Amino acid sequence: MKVKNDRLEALRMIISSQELGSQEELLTALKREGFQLTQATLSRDLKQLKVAKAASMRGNYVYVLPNETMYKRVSTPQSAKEMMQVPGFVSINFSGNMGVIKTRPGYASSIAYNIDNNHIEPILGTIAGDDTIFIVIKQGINKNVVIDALSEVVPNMK
Amino acid sequence: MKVKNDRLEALRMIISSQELGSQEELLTALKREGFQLTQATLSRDLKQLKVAKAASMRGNYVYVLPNETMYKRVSTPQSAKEMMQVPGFVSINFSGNMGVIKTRPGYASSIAYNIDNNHIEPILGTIAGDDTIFIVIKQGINKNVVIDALSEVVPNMK
DNA sequence: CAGAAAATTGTATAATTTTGCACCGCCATT
DNA sequence: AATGGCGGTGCAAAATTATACAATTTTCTG
Repeated sequence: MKVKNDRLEALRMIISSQELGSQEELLTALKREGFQLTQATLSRDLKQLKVAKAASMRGNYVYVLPNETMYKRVSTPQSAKEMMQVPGFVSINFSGNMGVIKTRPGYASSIAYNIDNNHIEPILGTIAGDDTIFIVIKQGINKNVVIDALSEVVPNMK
Repeated sequence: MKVKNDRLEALRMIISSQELGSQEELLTALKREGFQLTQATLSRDLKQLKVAKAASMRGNYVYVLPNETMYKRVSTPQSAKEMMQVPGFVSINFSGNMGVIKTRPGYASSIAYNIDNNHIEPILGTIAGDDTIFIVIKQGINKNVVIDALSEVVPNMK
């Protein structure tokens, strides 16, 4: 089962970092990473991960992670460590206790994922779309504290 | 073009209110509503609406609306009128200039859709997941004003 | 209003994805 | 050591979905 979990993990990585539109392509990507499996198994993996295939802006189909992406995500304690470098950060602005992070298209979910898994203290929760992340901040916290904390996780933040 | 827009609208309705797992089923639902089309056209409609097919909790596949659901949505002026009654509202709470609406699972997108299309004055924008909607409110607006405005669109609000 | 250009759709078919079935390997029990 | 359960897989066929093409309609423009 170690194998399978590694594979699912890799699959998530691939899906969140690339824009692939068919299982054949995903399969190729996985094999390049050293995983050996058939399209049938991949189909099952995708189902398990609840990966969705959706039309993208550019008119083609792309696999997306609805899992960590779409559903409500209140930062509950979980172990988390290694965070890959996620480029894509564009800007951050605040309005009251809300922060709005703009990212390059498609990057919002992976960045939000990082934020969540790092339990940034002053952040209550985040929700991400395709290129926008909303974050709710605790009342009475200085914006700069938040930015400092975020810069630990989000590249190019400062 | 009237026809097509109506159809897309109906399609959104159907997708947000039912759990259908194949285009055949959607097709049946649409025909029941009086629309006449083939699977091919439906496939194109789904692509245009950026509807995604994702694995649901219950182990089957379901169509979901990522369109108005996932992507950034700043309420830009657009004509909008007839808004169906959308049940599913659960609660609303505020923290600073943020509002968090909880809905029954799956209802967030359709409710947020209504909110957006009605250009509720004090609401800058919304973003919806599966059962949660985040809304950002203009600075210095009284919560009750927002609730009153929302009650125009969201059933059971008051 | 004519003619061109763009949009829409059905048909048929290609492409892609899901799934039934059988089998394998790993464990826990007997 | 045999037995039985179970998760994980491949294979191949079934099911589903996307799309090339051609026809038709609608929208634009002059």
